[in-house]
Amino acid sequence: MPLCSNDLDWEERLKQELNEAQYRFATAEAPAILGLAGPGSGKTRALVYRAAHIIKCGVSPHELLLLTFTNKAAEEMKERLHRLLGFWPEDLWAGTFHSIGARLLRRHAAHLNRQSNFSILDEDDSRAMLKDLVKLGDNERILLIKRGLLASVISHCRNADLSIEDVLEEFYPQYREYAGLIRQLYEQYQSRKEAANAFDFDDLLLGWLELFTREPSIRESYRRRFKHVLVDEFQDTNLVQGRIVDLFAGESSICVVGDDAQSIYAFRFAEIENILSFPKKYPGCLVIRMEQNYRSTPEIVALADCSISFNRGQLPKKLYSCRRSGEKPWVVGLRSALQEAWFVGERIQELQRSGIPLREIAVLYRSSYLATELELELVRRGIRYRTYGGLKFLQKAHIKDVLAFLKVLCNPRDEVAWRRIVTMQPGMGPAGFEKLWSSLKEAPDPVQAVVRGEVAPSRRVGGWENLRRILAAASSEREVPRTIEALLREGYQDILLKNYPDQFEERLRGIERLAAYGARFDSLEPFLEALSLEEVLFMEATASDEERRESVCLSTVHSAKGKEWEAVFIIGLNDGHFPGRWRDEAELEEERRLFYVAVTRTRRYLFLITYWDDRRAWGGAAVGTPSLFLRELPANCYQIFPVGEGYLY
DNA sequence: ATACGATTTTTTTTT
DNA sequence: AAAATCGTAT
Repeated sequence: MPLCSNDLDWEERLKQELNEAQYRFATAEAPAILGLAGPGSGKTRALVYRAAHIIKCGVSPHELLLLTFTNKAAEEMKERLHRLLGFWPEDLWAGTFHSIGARLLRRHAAHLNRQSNFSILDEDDSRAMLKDLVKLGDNERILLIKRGLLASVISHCRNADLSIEDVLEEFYPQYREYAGLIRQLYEQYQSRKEAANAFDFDDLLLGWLELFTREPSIRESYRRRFKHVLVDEFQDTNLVQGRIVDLFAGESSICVVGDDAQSIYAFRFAEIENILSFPKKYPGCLVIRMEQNYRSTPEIVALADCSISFNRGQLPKKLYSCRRSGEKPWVVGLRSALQEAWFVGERIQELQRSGIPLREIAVLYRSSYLATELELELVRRGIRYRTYGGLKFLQKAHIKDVLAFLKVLCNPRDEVAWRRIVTMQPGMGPAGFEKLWSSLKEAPDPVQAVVRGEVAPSRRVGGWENLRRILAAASSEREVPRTIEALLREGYQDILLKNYPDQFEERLRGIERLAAYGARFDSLEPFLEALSLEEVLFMEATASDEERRESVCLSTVHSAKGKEWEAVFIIGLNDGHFPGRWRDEAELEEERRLFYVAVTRTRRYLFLITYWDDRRAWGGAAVGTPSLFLRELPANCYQIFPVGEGYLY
């Protein structure tokens, strides 16, 4: 039974602009709906139309919850919704699970022993905290463990709902004896975060779940509010996210779309079962398949289909292209990564000459290091490009420094941030900080305590005065850009100059860019939250005019999800690069799905590139093997690019 | 206790 | 090639 709107024009429009499956999807009325959609089938489009339709039927945007994989996707959906509706869906909650979780937790922080100005710890922050805990106790033994492992074990337990013993047993059997120790550290970690008024990424999801489980009245109020919960990219949700969705069942109508063949986030504990068993879990679930591909030529679709068919654990599914035939994908065998760069540069210019604009061209790769030679080549040729994925702007030391100051101002209990801004001062080391922290953490207003000199290190240290001045100046500013200016002026600029004499100018510009972005926020709190949850939006919002110009897209396959281009190059197709190292069949199949995602970004022209002189492998030159994903393909789904002799061999 | 230089290790992918 | 870690001098 379809949802009903009284707007006949709208009904007409739906019928015209959607195919039969999409139309059913957009208008269906059921407690649960699963859209199983192949790449290029317009699933996001169908989801947007559904949201629009629901609103056209008289439901307020306020009563919709739209969960997407990135905040950028959420922005884009809102924009499309705006175009369909003719008005901006003001109160619509749309965002990632993490950002919606953060929003909820800010509102109800007290239930989880936090204040609403809590900090969000990124991965580096939580690792730093854990590392510190290990050092603090008599935990020498655990220092033997490979670093970063502690954090991943804990995260794995929490996201997959496994015990520490289970995770160790299954994934790190060599460390099984440490289970007790790890449990202890985990508990300490939890209480430290509480003391620091901070959540890590996992907490944003688990806290949401806990809030709804422990406080039925809060849960009910949101269940009543959100009449419709819509989730995109459902194949990449993990167990916790799946449970969050479950909590809305019954009261709300739940509608999810996804494609099991595009599940590429197992390393973040994505749970493919979420989508596979969705129909079983929700009685009365309506399953709608969308297998019509509007994006790619039949040749591209054929190659993608063929590749994915080597995955044994994949539900069989056939895509149908409805575009007119094009050229077969090219497989290009070159000598080295350098020539690969040269080749891609050459081709891009040729495509340009044949009328394809730069924005319609993308180069995709498994991991960011594969693009280094290419970047140099593009610069040399003056081809404008932009990179996505593998961004580390916010990871850079100077940016983290500035953010640490802001975090302290926003949440004065943030131990990790305090440690950073104290130990960056000359003369202050870890031991000095520990001493200081014991009194600092007791202070009712730590920032003012420092400014007023109520807390100070036992012996005179030059850097301390510096810190005091910075905090005094920065804490008296209200606007974000002025706060950043103040802390630069009063001392951080000197530190920057001292630490990075060569790159001072460049790093300063980075900080100025950060400050410029701050202008659009009312206060530190939303600014910091936006930064910790969505770096891409920041990068785009602050791109210079130069960068905004039309450009080629260089992207990891992961960040290319959901996008499409007329011409696509997939580079580094060698064993060890793409697929990277894999341990078992399951990991290999995930790599193959990644390849599938990459291929299906293409509308028309596809180049698959491999090389045999592979000196990128660390530890000296090696003979590169063309990717398994190329070797296994039957020769009739591609053509070999004729490589000239002179320069290319 | 800190700073600085020597040595070692490390490479996915992202909220 | 760059960053984390270690060792030694101040």
